[in-house]
Amino acid sequence: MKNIPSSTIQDYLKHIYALTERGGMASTTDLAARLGVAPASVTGMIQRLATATPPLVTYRKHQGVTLTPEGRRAALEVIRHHRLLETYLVTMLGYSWDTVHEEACRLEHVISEEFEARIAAALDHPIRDPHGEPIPDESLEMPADESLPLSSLRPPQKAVILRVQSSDPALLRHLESLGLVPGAQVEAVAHSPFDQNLTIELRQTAQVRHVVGVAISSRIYVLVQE
Amino acid sequence: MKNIPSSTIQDYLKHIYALTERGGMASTTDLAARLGVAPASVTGMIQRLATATPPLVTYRKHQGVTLTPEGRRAALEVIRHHRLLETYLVTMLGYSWDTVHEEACRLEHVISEEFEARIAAALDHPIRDPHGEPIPDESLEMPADESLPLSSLRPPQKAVILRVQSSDPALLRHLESLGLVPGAQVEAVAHSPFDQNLTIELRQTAQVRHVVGVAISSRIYVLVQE
DNA sequence: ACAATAATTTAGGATAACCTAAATTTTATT
DNA sequence: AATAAAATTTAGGTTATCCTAAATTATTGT
Repeated sequence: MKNIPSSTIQDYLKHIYALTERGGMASTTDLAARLGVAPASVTGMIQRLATATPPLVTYRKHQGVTLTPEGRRAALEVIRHHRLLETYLVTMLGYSWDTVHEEACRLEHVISEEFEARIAAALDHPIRDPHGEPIPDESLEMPADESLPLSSLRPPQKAVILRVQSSDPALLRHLESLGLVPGAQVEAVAHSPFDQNLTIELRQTAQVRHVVGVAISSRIYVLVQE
Repeated sequence: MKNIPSSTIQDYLKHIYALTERGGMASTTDLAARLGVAPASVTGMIQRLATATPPLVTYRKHQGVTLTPEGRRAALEVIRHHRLLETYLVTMLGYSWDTVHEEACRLEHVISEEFEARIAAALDHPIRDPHGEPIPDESLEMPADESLPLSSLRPPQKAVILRVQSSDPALLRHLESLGLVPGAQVEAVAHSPFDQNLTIELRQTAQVRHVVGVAISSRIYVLVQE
């Protein structure tokens, strides 16, 4: 019953989860791009996952894939490992938030349930990782997340940054230098309907303004206030 | 130049190091037994390692293998990972000494040099792991070890246990229950030349005596006193 | 309805790491 | 020198994972 999926399969499931998190199906091309393999390889793997026992994905040709309950469980297990590890690396070992992803990606596949439990306890059972991503609890229940993309914020709305969805070290360092990190308070002061640029003003840090494009604003999730 | 060897190769090198640590060569059968594979598989792998660029082992048919300087470096790198990890798991995460081996065996192949450096620093650069095994330093220099097997102790010699060479959880738990752990002071009080049984008396712990066979005494290394 | 895009199939390969059984060769023992 | 033990070779096979190019099919947008 409890076959442990290979690291590669775990990666597939992780990415399918990310692509279907807010509903819908994951497409072959999107998956191929994320995984850095050819679309044909994705089709092949998806067919294996769909015909495995138990099936880990639901697959309809040309429609894309979603996770079955079993696939979802396996995905959440890896995601929990990954996010706990990132949190541990930053909190206990002094890593910076832009360097943890790679390390966590390698460790997530090999740590035991005991290791998971011990670092969770050492961190006092955190519910968000250093990027603000929610961490599923021991029974793989994902904490509620009401956040919306910053790109949907319009003047004069105010919001708090909840999560930053990126594993690119360069982007993360850039965001940090701008002060766009979880917890930061922002207010939309202008929006350009042509290029979708959004001008935001940071609270706290003495009225700093930034103009951000969709490449950035769509990766930052915020909690709109009042 | 710096091809990172696969996990399997790292395991081979680790075991060749252990078998040749005190001189001599490692035999195909011994390696096969340690690795849990068929002798034919070992022959095949050894030939690959010997003809790799750079060669990782020196191999003469029917004579066995030793490590080349490059192979030794690679072996010590994994061993440093393994022993630092064991130390970290016990000291920082509350693992018991009999459960760390398995976890360290999986992690040792995937941690980065940064991770290695950070846990080494967090532990204040330890030179022995929880079993007393020496940990190579950052430049892979192995600390000197003057220890001798407990099996060579004869009445009325006294000694301190330095290292316990075993990864078997059951044996480790047994030794712990007997008080035969690194730091314990022992005195040989009798030796049977027929079955090689050794009777030892533990200091400190109020005169406890144990009779140990070679299976145990050859795995415990001590520093003989006066 | 048609073209463009996306997805799939087909067919062939590659790599790393193992396995087996049987035959052979080398080395060590008596 | 003969035998036993250890090691090697040979000749097959497996599994998991990935790749390519070319042809085909399905879906979507206009």
